[in-house]
Amino acid sequence: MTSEENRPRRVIGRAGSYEKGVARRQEILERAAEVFRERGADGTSLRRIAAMIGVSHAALLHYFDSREQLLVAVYEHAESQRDTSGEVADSAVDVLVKAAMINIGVPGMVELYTTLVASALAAEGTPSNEFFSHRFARIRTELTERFTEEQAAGRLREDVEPADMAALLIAASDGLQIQWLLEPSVELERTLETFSVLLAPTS
Amino acid sequence: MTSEENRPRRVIGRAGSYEKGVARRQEILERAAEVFRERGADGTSLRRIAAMIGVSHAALLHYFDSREQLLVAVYEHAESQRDTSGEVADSAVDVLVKAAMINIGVPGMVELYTTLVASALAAEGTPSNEFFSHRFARIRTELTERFTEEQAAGRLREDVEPADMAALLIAASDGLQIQWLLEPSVELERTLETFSVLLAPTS
DNA sequence: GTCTATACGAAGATAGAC
DNA sequence: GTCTATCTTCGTATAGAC
Repeated sequence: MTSEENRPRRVIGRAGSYEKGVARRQEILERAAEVFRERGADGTSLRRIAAMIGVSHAALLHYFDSREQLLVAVYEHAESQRDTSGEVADSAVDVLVKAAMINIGVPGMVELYTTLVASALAAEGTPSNEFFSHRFARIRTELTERFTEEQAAGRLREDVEPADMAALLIAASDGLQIQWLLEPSVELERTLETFSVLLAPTS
Repeated sequence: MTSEENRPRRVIGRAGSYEKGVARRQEILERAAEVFRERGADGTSLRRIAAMIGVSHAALLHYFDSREQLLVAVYEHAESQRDTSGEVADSAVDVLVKAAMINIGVPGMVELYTTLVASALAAEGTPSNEFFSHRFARIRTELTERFTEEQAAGRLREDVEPADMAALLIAASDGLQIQWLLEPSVELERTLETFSVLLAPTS
């Protein structure tokens, strides 16, 4: 639920190096994202997405091996779009807070995320498993580096492990978004920001 | 993913006040839980569970209104069993750490939990939505009370909101269990316990 | 109350024609 | 590259036996 980098993208699904295929692929991802925004990840079948684009559901499977792969691609695409790729000046906590606030503003995003994480837990080697294993690992690494720097700069307390705090912060952000969706009285932003207080150096 | 109380249980699904029905209902829940342990929440259709018990899949719908309701009941049943209902002496953090460690030891449990949370996000009024909304609210309340007590006793720093910390701790526990399943090198226990350090009074 | 049999519609996936 | 047709499995609903 956080940042994506702007290096050459690893494409999920068939390459589709030809112009029409590439354009079609983009269109599918964007129309599919629309369907999710309006109807959630549940009522969103291949057939429904296909109907909304005006093709048969089999056509979608020409670009993606399976429904799951399409869902992962949609999530990745949506995430990569809405992300100014993290002002370097911000603290680790601030980066996550901003990402979370944007995230809960997009209807269906947390639901899609949670759905895919659930299927990632089901079996190894599946598209969602591969994607989220790598995603978690990458974000943990990024945050660990930030925390390590902050510790060196005296902006983070010394008695915690940067790697542990990275995993903890991601977990807290993910979990709080879910709780907020189920009960908006949960103070997502304030709570996440409290993390800064907890992590402040013990002077 | 935490504690359940031992008050008279609210039964999900039909009451089944007759002896045979009650026993059957129990058997269904336990056999269904087995299927989840072995095959995960994905390949687990009503028909498969029914076949494993030796009944028709329609029979399951005599006890539960829908597949989703059955899943919720299975989760609730499994959770209520493995839970000595939280040594009162423990700190709030310790309670969650213990629950989390037990949880990740049961195959399929986190997957079932995450699957149901995902469907809880999909629509209001569904069985999973009702269950998890109440569950989160209940656990937050329990933890908030504990934190408030700890603050009064001088065992918790003063500059945080007990209610915020309750939501944060639950979120961290849920999220870390997921990350641990995808990457066991994530130090679930140590990381969660670090929370105690973060929350210690600023002396 | 408990359960089987059966039917329906929707879903993901595949094969093969164009 | 896209379609139609088809297969299998699924959740759900109903009718009716015991």
